[in-house]
Amino acid sequence: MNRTAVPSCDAAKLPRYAEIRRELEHAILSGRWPPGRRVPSEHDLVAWYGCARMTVNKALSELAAAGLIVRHRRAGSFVAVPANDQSILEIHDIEAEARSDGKAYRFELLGRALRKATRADAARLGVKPGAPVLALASVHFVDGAPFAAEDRLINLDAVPRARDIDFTTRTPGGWLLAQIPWSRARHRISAINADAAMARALRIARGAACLVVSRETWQQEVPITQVDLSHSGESHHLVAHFSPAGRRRDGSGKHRQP
Amino acid sequence: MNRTAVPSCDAAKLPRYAEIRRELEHAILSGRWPPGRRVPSEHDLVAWYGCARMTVNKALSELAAAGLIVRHRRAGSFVAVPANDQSILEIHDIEAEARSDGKAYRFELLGRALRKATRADAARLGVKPGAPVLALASVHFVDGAPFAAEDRLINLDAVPRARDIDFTTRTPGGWLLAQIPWSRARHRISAINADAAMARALRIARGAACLVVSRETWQQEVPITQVDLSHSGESHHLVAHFSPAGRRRDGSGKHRQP
DNA sequence: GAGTGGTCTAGACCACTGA
DNA sequence: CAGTGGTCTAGACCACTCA
Repeated sequence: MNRTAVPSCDAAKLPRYAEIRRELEHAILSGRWPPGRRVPSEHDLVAWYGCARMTVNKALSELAAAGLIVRHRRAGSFVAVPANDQSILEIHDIEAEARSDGKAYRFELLGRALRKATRADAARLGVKPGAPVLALASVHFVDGAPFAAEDRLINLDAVPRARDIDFTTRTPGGWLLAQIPWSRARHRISAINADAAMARALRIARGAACLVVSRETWQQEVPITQVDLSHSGESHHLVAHFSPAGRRRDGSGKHRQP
Repeated sequence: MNRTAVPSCDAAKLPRYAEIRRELEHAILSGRWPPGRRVPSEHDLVAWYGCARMTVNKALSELAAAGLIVRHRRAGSFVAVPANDQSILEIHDIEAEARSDGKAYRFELLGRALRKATRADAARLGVKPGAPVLALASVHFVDGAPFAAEDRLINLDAVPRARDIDFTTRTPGGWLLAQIPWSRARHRISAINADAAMARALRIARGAACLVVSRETWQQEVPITQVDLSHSGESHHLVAHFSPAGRRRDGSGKHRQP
């Protein structure tokens, strides 16, 4: 009926279902609908948008496929609790993995600095030099042994509350994850030889191979945090499963047909 | 109408669209429908399966989302050409990346062995000891400098043609990719200190940190190949982009709602 | 022009499960 | 029981593009 209805905001050429998906997505990623919050039922959305149920179903199905919501018959749809950060890549999630294996987990904050972003900070985090950042250095221990060294920057313009959090009791990663739903992350994985400081922190030999996972996280194009996690190479590896083509990524639309 | 129609083979409880998707998927992954081959139109499939167009549309849409087919109005649907192996993880694809950067690429086969799988081979590749395997060792050069050392096993029961291929002119990865559409891959990423042989192959110092990407590839649960790619740590890193939850993976259905 | 996919409709039945 | 999502139907109009 309302083919020409005004689409609430941006006059897009999006199909109806994509428009609906975008609006819900925004409500979720902006934090307006927190994890666990109930999403309106298909029936409600049909009434709200004035379209057929299959249309809202397609929008909701895509959100479910993207992992933003979970759906259950009779119970309804709910904003998903953010997946555990590292498990996305099926990277060993330090704390959760350790605890689920019945191992002891401990976290030690080595340093905390509140500062205006240096040029190096700005490059790492993707903010402008001078922007307020929180720098944290810490070590994760599993069963008493150092497991990973963490070096993190947090964009305080995006997460001002972080300024007042006591990160000696909560891991920055865990806190951020619970606070900020992220919409995009980039991992860079590399190998380095441990320098003196890292060797000391991880209690390994100088020069031992370390696996470094650098992660930048964004919420709607705003940088949230950047973290370097360095693991002793011999005690750690990352695992990832894939199917052909996976998700289409931004710059990789390489489809062709003859 | 034919709610009870016989589903061609396995008496599954799958919904109709999933059944259709599975059949098409099998035709593609088995190689029966080679890349570029035209997929029957929605109209044809509606006639064939005797269901509504939306149902086959859902099956085809999922295949397109999974990257197995590409679809174009008027032109029809086609089996996708297999995506470039490594670009899946946005790993630097050695040859393609080098060439697209205008750099020289060269490949050198160091060793080739046809043998019955040893116990170690069997564990690496996931076949039974004694199964025929082809072992290949090689080095990839970019701009004249060694870029990665490759150590590969190929399951000859799955890819008998590999026995007769001259891998001094074609890279095993490139050949396999063109031959065998894969349905699943697992990457293991770790860091090691270069041993003497690797230091020699990559022309780096003994003990230098190396990034090792181990990849196992399956076609419908049949192991195809296993490869260890070792890169000099300082010259290489992997990059991966993610959105929340990404694709649901086999063992990671950790969704919960309150 | 005609065939294709992209989207949408206005219904329908069913399975599941919380109240 | 009643509400929810999962699936399906039998149509429809449109945009695109090849012949």
